[in-house]
Amino acid sequence: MPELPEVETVKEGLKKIIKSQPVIEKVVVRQKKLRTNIPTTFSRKLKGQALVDVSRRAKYLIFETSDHMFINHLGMSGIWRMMDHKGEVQKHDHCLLYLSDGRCLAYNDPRRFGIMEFYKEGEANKWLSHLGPEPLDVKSFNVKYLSAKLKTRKAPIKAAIMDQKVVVGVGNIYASEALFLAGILPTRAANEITDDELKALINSIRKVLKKAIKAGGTTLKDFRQAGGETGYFQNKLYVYGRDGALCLTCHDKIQSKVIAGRNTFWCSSCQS
DNA sequence: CTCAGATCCTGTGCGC
DNA sequence: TGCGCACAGGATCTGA
Repeated sequence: MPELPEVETVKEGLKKIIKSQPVIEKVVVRQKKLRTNIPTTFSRKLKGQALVDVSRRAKYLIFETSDHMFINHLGMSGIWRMMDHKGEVQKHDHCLLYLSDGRCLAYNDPRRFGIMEFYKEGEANKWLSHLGPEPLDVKSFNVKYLSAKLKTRKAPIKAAIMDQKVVVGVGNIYASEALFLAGILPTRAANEITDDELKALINSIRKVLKKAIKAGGTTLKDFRQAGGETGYFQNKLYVYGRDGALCLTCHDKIQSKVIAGRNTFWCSSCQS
């Protein structure tokens, strides 16, 4: 479900919700089996802690409390829902944080591909250690870096930009969209893309991610902001999910094909 | 190192 | 309406 713009949107929503730094009065773990188990100490350690801040790295949310930090990945179907203490617990609400201001944050994740684990700042972390640069960071994500990284990659460029070791945050929707904007066919070998094309690709990735953040993310089905709102970038997609429909730029027919296990969309006239 | 495919899960939508 | 199957915003692991 969530790529960088969606996680960024959730983070901003959560930041507003916890601005007063409420204390976590009670933690309820209803289903600990996610992609990895929620630690057995989760409730005990977080009880009584003030919820100080939420930040984002790649597609991970990082929660900071008085004495601890924990990370959360939304997997394919994770959402945070805000309710009050008397709000109805819903199916697939795996973890609930009851706050001192009368509100409650519920982590809901039907497919359970999400992650909820403690994190220690400065220590090597299984999930965060091997991540590539943030796409919006101009300093680390540039042509020089990317061409060196892709030099030995024969896999399709689309698969390469979805590899979180190459660059983080780009998932299946925005990979297709960015390649369309850059005019590059998703099937081309990553190591055969010229530096000029990589420059266009980098710019396109930034452009589409920024626009999607402004639009509050893309809601195809599940995605919700922390306040329950849908995103609306789905109305601005050029190619994703539009196979058989007409290209909005040239009116040629949008193509699709599975690349590296994921459905991929492009326009054969606009991309080469 | 690189890469394709299987894998973890539930829900939905489609064809029959 | 019901059933089975394919597929879905991710990312890791396996084996070639």
